Amino acid sequence: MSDLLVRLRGRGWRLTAQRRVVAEVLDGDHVHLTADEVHARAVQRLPEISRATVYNTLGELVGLGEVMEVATDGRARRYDPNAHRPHQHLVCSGCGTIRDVQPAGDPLADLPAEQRFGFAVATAEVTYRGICPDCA
Amino acid sequence: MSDLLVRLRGRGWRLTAQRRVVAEVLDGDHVHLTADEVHARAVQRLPEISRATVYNTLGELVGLGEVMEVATDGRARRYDPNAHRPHQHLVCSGCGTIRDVQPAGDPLADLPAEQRFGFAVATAEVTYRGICPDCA
DNA sequence: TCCTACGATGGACGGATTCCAAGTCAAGAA
DNA sequence: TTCTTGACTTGGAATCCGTCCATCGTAGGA
Repeated sequence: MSDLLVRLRGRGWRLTAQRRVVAEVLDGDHVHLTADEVHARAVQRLPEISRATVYNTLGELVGLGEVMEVATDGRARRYDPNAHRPHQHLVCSGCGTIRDVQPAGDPLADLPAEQRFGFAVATAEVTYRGICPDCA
Repeated sequence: MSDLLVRLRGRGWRLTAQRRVVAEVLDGDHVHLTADEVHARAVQRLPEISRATVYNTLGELVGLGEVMEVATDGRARRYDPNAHRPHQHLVCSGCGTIRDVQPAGDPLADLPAEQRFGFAVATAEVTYRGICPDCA
């Protein structure tokens, strides 16, 4: 994730302790934290960091394409640092665990022209739902 | 949608003016209203109807499988009366308009076994995003 | 027509997110 | 190194979405 900080600086980001901590917290695979969870972990490293800053930073990272927003339920949004490799999500209906998955083929290709209603279609997000081994 | 009311009565539903109005408001194709929008339209026909009743009724319709809940963004849930024909959604990134679409093939089939992590996968929801003709 | 259990009401509540005015500080200039 | 300034952070208020609850009303069977 240190590449990220370098990349952000290259884009004119002011490198603050708060932003560094948020970026560190989001490091890893299959990470899908809510803003509150990011804040809770950030506070461990930087006790004064405010929730507003966490929201601001997450929003900026999303705007820059460095982090994906995931809305798998009607509740809190989750943030996924795995934004550079295309992937979809598999969600457990029991416990809510999320895994990154890579389906075969391109879901975009499955939408025929006559089903596009003149839209310029850019992306396809797939959410698979099922029961995970722990909940079964 | 009159079938719906008949069906619901068959399931032991008490048929109140409020429930009838909510069902009427949800009639049509490509309808994806938020609970608040449903309430606003219901009030036109039945001024005393409360938000709580709209939420209750929508929740019941979802539980009965007569209406689908759609979460295309991290904001308000939307309610889709087209629950009996399987379909996916195409969302305009500009104005938020939603169309029901039917991709070719079954998205579930695209998830290979080794990408299922032991989950019993049951459903796949696809959200296509792009720019609609009006916003282009 | 009467009863009563189910449904409706609206106001309080709670979680998630955004907004805002005031204070702070990273980083380039001197 | 110090200065300067505009970008960043802060915390609390505000907003939006949804749920809960005690009370009142009524659909539909007896």
